[in-house]
Amino acid sequence: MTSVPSGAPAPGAPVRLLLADDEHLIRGALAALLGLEDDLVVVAEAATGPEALAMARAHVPDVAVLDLQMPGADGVSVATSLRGELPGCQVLIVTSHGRPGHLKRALAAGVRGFVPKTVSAQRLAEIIRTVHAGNRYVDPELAADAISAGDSPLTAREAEVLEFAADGAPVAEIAERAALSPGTVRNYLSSAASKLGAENRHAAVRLARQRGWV
Amino acid sequence: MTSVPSGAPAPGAPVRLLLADDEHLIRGALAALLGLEDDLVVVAEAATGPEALAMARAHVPDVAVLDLQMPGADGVSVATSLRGELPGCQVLIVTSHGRPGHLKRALAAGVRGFVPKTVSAQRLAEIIRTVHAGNRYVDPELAADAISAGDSPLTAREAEVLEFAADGAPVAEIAERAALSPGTVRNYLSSAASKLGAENRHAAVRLARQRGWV
DNA sequence: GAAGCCGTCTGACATTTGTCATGCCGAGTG
DNA sequence: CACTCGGCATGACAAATGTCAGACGGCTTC
Repeated sequence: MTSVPSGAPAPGAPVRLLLADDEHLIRGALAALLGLEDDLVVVAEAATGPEALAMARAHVPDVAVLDLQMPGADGVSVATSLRGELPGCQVLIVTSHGRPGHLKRALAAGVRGFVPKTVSAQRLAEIIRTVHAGNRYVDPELAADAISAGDSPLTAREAEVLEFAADGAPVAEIAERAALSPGTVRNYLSSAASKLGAENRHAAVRLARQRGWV
Repeated sequence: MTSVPSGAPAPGAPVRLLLADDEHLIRGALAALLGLEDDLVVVAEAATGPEALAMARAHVPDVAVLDLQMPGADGVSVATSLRGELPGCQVLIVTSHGRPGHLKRALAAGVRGFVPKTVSAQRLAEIIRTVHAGNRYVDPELAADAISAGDSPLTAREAEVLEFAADGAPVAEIAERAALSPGTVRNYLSSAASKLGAENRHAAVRLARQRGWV
């Protein structure tokens, strides 16, 4: 659907890749498949966020392919760190569950590409070339979701309190953790729920999670 | 750690595999890697539960490698169907999020292998051979989790009501859906929460989900 | 077959939660 | 400056929820 420049890669300079994903099966398989492409070479692999950062520092890849959810630190925070330390390294995020909010945060962190794991390896290779060339690529379906979901209507406090409520804690506990009066907490929860069109705070938490707003 | 019989495969009869996973990236990569093994051949791929079933009927594989979470029908229900229709086909479940309850349900459905996606492709190939030989293989760590989590202490009704409560619906709605009095619903939720050591039903839902009991 | 246990179900009561009216403060606007 | 608007905060009231004691039937156990 999207046009990807299939320009000939510089023969003497293959694109150097960092692969980070906690699922060994996927990471290894991906490394093998991408390695088959003449113009791509996997120079480092990592299974956690911190490991990915360390590997990036050590090997200075051209493109970092990061899973969104990893132990330690997620793809977006790794991308933020990389942005500062290695400006020449482009970041591409790959994810199983594409939530609209994540895409937004990722782009804000300077990520150049965002794709679901439902793409084929062939397609991923093309996208890696696109990103390496300095262009952006965002999966059309995820982009559409993000646009239709829009921005979070929640204020800072509302989001904070909603997050504390995420594990089903009673209001009294939330109030203590947020250093607020119980009444205020109820108010925020109530307003957040009505903004999200939810019946109660628990449904609100579910919706906010779905849209990546917490 | 676990001994896997490395017996020579029958040269003329490679193990015929069905691969089912909704993530194209992983499925394709896996197919490529497993195809490199001399004694394994991927004869069919599927992206959804129903598709996996149809493919299995058409190609009659020796081993079906199924993702636990797929659109349409999950790996366990596919396994149950296969068990009846193709008794000669052994089922191996692969998953990202290993919940204790899932493992138990899978084994009850006649699944012969259960592994997380953190294993290497090499290791997966060995496990496929183990399963094809008629043996079982369960990831030691997942097995330990399952044992420590134990069986669900919830009665049938408690689990049912808890499931209805999963999306944060008010009690009145749950009562209607379950054809019970609101008072009874509250009672079940309360008893389920206390059995799980949760403060309220929402925390109970979280815990039950974590342990794979709903 | 009587006793005891477990799962199912119900209504009454106390607690928690959601809703509302209200006040305070800082930013932007005329 | 005066005004308005939106975010932050609170307490009072009404509704939903959690807790409790108890009734009924099926099952095992002695």
